[in-house]
Amino acid sequence: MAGRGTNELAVRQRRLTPKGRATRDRIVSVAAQLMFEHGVAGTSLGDVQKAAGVGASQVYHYFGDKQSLIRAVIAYRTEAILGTVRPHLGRLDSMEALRAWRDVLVTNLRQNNCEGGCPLGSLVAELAEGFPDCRADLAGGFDQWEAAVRDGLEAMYDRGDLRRKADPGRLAVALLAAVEGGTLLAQLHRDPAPLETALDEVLDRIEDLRPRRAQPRL
Amino acid sequence: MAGRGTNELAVRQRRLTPKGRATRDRIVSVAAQLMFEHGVAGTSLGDVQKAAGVGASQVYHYFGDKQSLIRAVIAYRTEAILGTVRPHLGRLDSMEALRAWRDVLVTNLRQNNCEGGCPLGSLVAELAEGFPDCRADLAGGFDQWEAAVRDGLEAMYDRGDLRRKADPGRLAVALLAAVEGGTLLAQLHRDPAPLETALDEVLDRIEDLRPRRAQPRL
DNA sequence: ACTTTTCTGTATCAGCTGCTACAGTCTTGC
DNA sequence: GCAAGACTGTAGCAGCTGATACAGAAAAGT
Repeated sequence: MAGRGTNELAVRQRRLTPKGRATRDRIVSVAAQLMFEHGVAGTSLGDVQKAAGVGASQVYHYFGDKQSLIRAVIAYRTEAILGTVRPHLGRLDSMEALRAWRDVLVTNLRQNNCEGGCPLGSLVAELAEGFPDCRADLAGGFDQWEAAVRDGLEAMYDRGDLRRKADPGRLAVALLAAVEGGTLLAQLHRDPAPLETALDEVLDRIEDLRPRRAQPRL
Repeated sequence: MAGRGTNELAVRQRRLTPKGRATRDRIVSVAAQLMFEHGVAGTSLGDVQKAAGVGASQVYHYFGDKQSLIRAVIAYRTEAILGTVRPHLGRLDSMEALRAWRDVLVTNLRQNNCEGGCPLGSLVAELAEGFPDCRADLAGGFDQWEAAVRDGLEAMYDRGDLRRKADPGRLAVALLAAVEGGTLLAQLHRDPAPLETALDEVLDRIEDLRPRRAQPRL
């Protein structure tokens, strides 16, 4: 949609041999991991080549540019995030599902020893200025993420689990902000507590927005 | 306190001539601005030298290292943030003060066209991995920021403006997370709305935590 | 006055970065 | 089978980066 600057020729291969696709995927996966661990700026293409066991020519065969590789990593991370939020927990259309989602986020962060922060969010601060195309990609990814969360809240709203004055769209934004801000603080302090707190406070607010007369449960 | 790794010799000058201090301050200020606009990785020492109108030797005279300069920038940004939150608005010990603070944050962001994000928070994602000393500095800065916010909320709590079940410490963390997460989303979308929404939702929650019978005002 | 220290300008370096050229090998399609 | 094209290995380059060396100018201390 918005300005795909780099040469489409090198990025959109005519055909991809199974072997070729495997190599391409390996490069993206390795690059994503390295950029998560050491940041984008801290990851050189040489590092990627070494870790993926490929030569320089391969990287430039599948991605014409370093920016193209970064954008592939963004797409990779976006897909992973959406895969976590969408089918894994069903839809986020109940307090139980929201709390379970919270636990997944906290557990993921803890498994990484609170290093690296949010796989998608940490890219924003590093790429938003100076990489406009990447910023657009990231914005698209976050839009989808936000939409997935909003869908669940709207389902709750339509079902009558939220008061009329509640605004699912605004709550979704607040929830996403809590995820990103909480993760940033957790990464900073190497302690998942800030993420837990930030999420719980927003979730408590959502819970307080349930109708006064509790819904009868099945 | 925690491991000041770099050589103290070059950082802590014996004495600083007025002229020297002016030059040093100019380097820090210019570096902070450039790093805010283009990111830390996107700001070379050559850029700083050119923009500050100094030679290479000056930078290494006042800062032995690029990391030392970065840490000076962190201290500079921390002081600026605390200066904004502490005396400028009095203390954040009322809903009015909190709402006014919200407006200041939004206005600041809008004045930058939502570019650069949070002057302190954007450094976290870029420096947390690979620059442990910088991460420690940033953690200290955020601790002070959090403490300032918590102080205001505790004052409200002690005054009876918040219910017993409210936890000022947790609310302060949630508020800070909303600032950082909201700013990140605003930077991403080049639109201050996410920050407004994230902050308002948390502030609404705080407002809902006031005692049921409204306090009489002076 | 004059020694010491701080401050500044210029030149330069070694190392890494992204990127390219080119030749060679493996697969595919027919 | 056999071209065409996809895939891979090696070598190397131009540009920038952080960092250093060194000598001269300015100021401070006494």
